[in-house]
Amino acid sequence: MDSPGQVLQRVRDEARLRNVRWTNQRQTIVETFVASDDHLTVEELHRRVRLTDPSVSAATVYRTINMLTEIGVAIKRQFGSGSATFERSFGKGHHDHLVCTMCGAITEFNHELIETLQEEVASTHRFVLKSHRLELYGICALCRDKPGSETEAPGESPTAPR
Amino acid sequence: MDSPGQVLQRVRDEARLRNVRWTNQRQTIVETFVASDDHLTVEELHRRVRLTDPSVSAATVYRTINMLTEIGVAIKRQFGSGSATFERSFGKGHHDHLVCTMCGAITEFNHELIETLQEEVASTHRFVLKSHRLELYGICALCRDKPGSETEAPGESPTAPR
DNA sequence: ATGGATGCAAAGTATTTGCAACCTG
DNA sequence: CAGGTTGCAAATACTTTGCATCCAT
Repeated sequence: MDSPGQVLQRVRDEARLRNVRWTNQRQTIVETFVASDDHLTVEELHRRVRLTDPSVSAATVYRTINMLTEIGVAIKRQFGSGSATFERSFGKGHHDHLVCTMCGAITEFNHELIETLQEEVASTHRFVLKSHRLELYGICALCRDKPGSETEAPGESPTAPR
Repeated sequence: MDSPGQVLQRVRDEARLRNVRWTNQRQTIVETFVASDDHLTVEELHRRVRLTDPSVSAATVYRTINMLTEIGVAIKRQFGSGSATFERSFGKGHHDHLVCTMCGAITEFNHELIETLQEEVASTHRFVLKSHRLELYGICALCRDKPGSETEAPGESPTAPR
């Protein structure tokens, strides 16, 4: 559980270790990313980065966010179809997601028992569990009460409910 | 829970209902699909269809499988990154998946309690649950014992294990 | 015959990569 | 100054779509 400042330091240390250079665009991108508190697409991150430095290209944002994912500072998620989103991993424990299919809002949750039961399922099938993906799709509290907006944003056709 | 024959009939009925014509390529694609017992990509389905009719194009396979998904005969899945896969939905109850990241094997499972707990999580967040996606990624029993093959096929970076 | 379906190629997305110019260490 | 990095455009991978032709009804 480290602070944004510590994360920046950690990334710079990783950079030095790997013989990776610390450019202005990397500084801007990493700063922008660690300051963000949501799940962002590369496009959105790129937009925010350009507020500071308009010359940064999308390719560089892709290259940098991929590097952050590799060193464990960012986590890549793919909700429904469409673009991948990235969230910072520091200051957050493991969690799964609730995704609103109307407004796209993402809520994080963690359920100990579900985690345990997943392990159980894996071992029943003599499977060495490495990771998992659990996403609940539905209508969030706000959209449920709002009558108008029938936008039906993300979702693609996950497991149908029973 | 209907037989392949009944499914074919159902699709033809849907077709008539929607003013959709029953072409030779549709006959071939639907027959091939309902006869399949696994999770196939469009590419693989196309390959199998061409064994019967080499003139069928990929575009038509895409159009047809999308139609089957719309009418609920097929279920679209997206494991890890890469191409979507489709599985028949008849003759199968709801289930989630175990995916081997080495050989790509897919095992289906169903866990009542996990389903219930998901409902619980959703209602805790005042969320109307519509669907969910649960995938467990790891090494299957066969690959675990096999020492060589380090292919690390699909997977992209789902929720890290704890 | 007539409007939906097909094959083909072109267009779309989302993301990666080759390359020459550029900048960090 | 050497080699990693950048922006740009081109290349990928997967899927959809426009269009002239074709064919089921």
